[in-house]
Amino acid sequence: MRYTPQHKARTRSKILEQASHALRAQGPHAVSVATVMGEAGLTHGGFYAHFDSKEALIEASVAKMFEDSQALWDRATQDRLPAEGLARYIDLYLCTRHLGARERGCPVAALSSDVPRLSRPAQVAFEQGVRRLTVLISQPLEVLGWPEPVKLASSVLAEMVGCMCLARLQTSRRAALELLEASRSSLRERLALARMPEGVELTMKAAHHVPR
Amino acid sequence: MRYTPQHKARTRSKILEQASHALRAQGPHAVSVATVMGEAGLTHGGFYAHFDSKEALIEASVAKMFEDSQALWDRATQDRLPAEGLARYIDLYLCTRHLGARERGCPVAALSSDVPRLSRPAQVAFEQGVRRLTVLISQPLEVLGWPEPVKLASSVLAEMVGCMCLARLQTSRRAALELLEASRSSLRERLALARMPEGVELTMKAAHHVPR
DNA sequence: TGTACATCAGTGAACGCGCGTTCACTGATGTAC
DNA sequence: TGTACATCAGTGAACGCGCGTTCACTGATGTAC
Repeated sequence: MRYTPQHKARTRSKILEQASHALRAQGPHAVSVATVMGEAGLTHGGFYAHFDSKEALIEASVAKMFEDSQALWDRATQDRLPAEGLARYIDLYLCTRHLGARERGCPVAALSSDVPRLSRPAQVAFEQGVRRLTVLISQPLEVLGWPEPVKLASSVLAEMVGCMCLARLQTSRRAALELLEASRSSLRERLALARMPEGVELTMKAAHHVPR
Repeated sequence: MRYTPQHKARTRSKILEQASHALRAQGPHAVSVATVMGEAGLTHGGFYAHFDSKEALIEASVAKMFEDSQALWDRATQDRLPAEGLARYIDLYLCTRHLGARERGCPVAALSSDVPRLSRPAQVAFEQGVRRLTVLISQPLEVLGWPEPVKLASSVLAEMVGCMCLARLQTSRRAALELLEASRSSLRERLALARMPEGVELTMKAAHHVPR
């Protein structure tokens, strides 16, 4: 079977996508090359035509996850005023959808405790992803006149990540939703963002997209 | 070899301690029964005289970790006024020592992303530990007159946990320390806690204990 | 236009390895007589 | 007091299994002639 020139690249990105999901859902150790390949519709032997090793796959996956993270930010904030965009991003992050979508959600919340155990290149990719996200969050904060916007953005991201981790380890859904609400309202208050009107989730189509 | 009546219990708790360290350092998947037993000065075969399975070991370890977490709280807050004790706890949590002591530090920061992949009993033990910690934090907040102290405590714990996760994935120490400082000062401001005097770390002996 | 060959993404059996778990055994000590 | 036995925490070889990785092979298609 000979393929079109783009075929191999397309297969590679299919593997990457499955890997980035499986990684977040099951963790670096539990995810197997064979499973990832199987879910990409291939057999395990072909893997090494695309990646040098499982480690290299993880490194590439991390980079991909943060590209998707950035895309969520763009979707939440584009064509919006700073305060509105930031509030929207926080609401999209701390929402019910994201709670259940570990395999498609924020890489930091899904893999935080795995990072220090990953290869150095994977750690660096992670760190850079976090850095870029922090800078993105700091931009509206700066426009809004906050002093030390990057420092504040770090603190905001910390609460968002920590909140999602805590919410996801709840066995009761009600408790998880309460945690999300606690941090949503705490962040809105801290950042002096307008409170969303009641029932807003019903009218906000984008809130129903799965965050990536 | 016949042993004293307490001997077996002592061996068991030695295994538990090593397991709770290895778990936080390497994660549930990477930690092996043989290694844990080896570090407790035993061979792997004897493991099943103490625990039914690796899963049971993990469940017991989680419970132990949170007992140690509570002990840190007690050490930080006893014989102190509410605001002072809480500020001290936050400083002990978001300190340099804790940053590097993953294997002895907060179980949530060390294992957050592993929890959803653990057995149900381990998840429940984790959840209860988090709940107890949240209630502890809410107590001084209530005394200080904050409305909805448990909700606020959740938000505070979220920021602490998230901050430690973010700090630990930094490859640069300087960046990590900046993140810790960002959340320390953000939390002090949010909670209207007094700012510690400069150079306070040098005079506070307890800050140099390894948080557990 | 027709034929022989090269290409190369993907296949699937095989490998070595480390893991969790099992089990027959050890051997120092308490106990029964 | 002395002796035979029971106890049981701990030992270490062995097991089955799933993993990451390797490699000889496949076979549809582009290319050279």
